[in-house]
Amino acid sequence: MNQKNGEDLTRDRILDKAEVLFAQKGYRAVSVREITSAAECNLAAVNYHFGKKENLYLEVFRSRWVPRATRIRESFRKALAGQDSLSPRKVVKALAQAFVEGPLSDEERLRHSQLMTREMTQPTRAFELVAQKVIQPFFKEFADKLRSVQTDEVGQEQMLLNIFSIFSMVLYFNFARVAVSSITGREYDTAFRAHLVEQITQFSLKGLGVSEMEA
Amino acid sequence: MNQKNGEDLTRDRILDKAEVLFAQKGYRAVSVREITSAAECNLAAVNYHFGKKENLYLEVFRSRWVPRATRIRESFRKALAGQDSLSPRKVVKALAQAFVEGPLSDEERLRHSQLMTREMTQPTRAFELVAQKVIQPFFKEFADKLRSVQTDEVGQEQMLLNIFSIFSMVLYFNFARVAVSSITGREYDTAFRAHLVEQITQFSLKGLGVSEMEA
DNA sequence: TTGACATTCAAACGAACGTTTGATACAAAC
DNA sequence: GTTTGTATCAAACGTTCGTTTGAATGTCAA
Repeated sequence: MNQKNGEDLTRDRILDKAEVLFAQKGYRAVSVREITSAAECNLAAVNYHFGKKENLYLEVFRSRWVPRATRIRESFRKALAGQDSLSPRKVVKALAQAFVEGPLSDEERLRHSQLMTREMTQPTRAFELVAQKVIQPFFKEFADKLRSVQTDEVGQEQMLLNIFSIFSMVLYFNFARVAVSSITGREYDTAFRAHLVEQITQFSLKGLGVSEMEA
Repeated sequence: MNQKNGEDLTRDRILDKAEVLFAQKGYRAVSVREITSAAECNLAAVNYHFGKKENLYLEVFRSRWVPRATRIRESFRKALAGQDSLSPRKVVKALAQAFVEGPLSDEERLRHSQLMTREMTQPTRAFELVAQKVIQPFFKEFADKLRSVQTDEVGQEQMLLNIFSIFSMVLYFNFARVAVSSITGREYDTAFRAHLVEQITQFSLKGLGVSEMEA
């Protein structure tokens, strides 16, 4: 055993640094030496604690990414729990805020959506984790909330496609930060993020076919 | 010199195979040996024709990706040129169709958006090419077309954000094919793609705030 | 004090990597 | 027929990769 008060374990430092590097560069572009060097530990530590590099990648999702996704989800839930009456606008805005302004720091947000985008473009063994533990339940919760405040009936597949459409914006404005900044000429500061939340909310609301009255 | 009628040059075979592999796995995850083996040529051929691996990656964008982006753009242009009167619906649908049903084969479409997504999440030296030669001009053309048929005035930044919103859906439904299929349970066949085009078109039109009358 | 266990370490392993080299083949040019 | 330039090839280069090894260290129970 090593630590008394749970801090600064080599294992944890490795996980922290590994997540940052995997998000920035991708699995193959990050070497074990780079990780252990950043975590200030011996090269063999990765194999000692995780067996092999691939297991470390998976563990990053299990013990870092999924919990963070849960924090986002709770932020969404909390934003709605504090309301005495719900509306489509409040539900959609809560989603956009949870992802774009939410409980995470700026770097955390970028990291989170980078890792997620990676798994969506070329799924690895971590994908089933992402899909089952995060995407599926969140989509279901969001769909239920939305259905409970929407007046018109929407079929199951239609609802899914709508959520994907909203979700695509949320994801895109996070992971394509460089492109968005480069083309709009705007930094991702507090003001611009608030602007983005408003853009996603309004565009989505109209896209969902919610009239201004019932919004 | 080698070929008489321009075909089957080693250089071209390398470019073709390299693009597929880079799109599937990313730059770092593809080895020169893997490429030359797929292209059925000698290992040294990459360095002979392109100097080094990084130059090959750049050349893939220059001589394969950008031309394909141009074909998509022409497909969009052509769809509108054949009309005697334009409407927001026609403009937006032309965009969605160009990307989701368009002139490309299914594999080409996947490849194209995979490479684009890669450059957006972690830009390399190819990004300026993508941004300047493709994204910027296309955004401008689409914005102009849209403005010419829209009744209400929209500011420059608002217009950009709207286009990003539409664009995010187009991109997402292409590159996140696995996730979308996995969660909706639907294959990307002709019927589903047509469905997606309709989804993107309708959601976007409403998102843009175009009334059903003037659509 | 001893033994068992967990953790860290420097050093090395073989494999895979991008790149270079020098020989070879085969055109067209002189 | 000789020269020149392009293209391909097998082989090797030095480096970096993920992983393994065995010794050293520290901790706690017996």
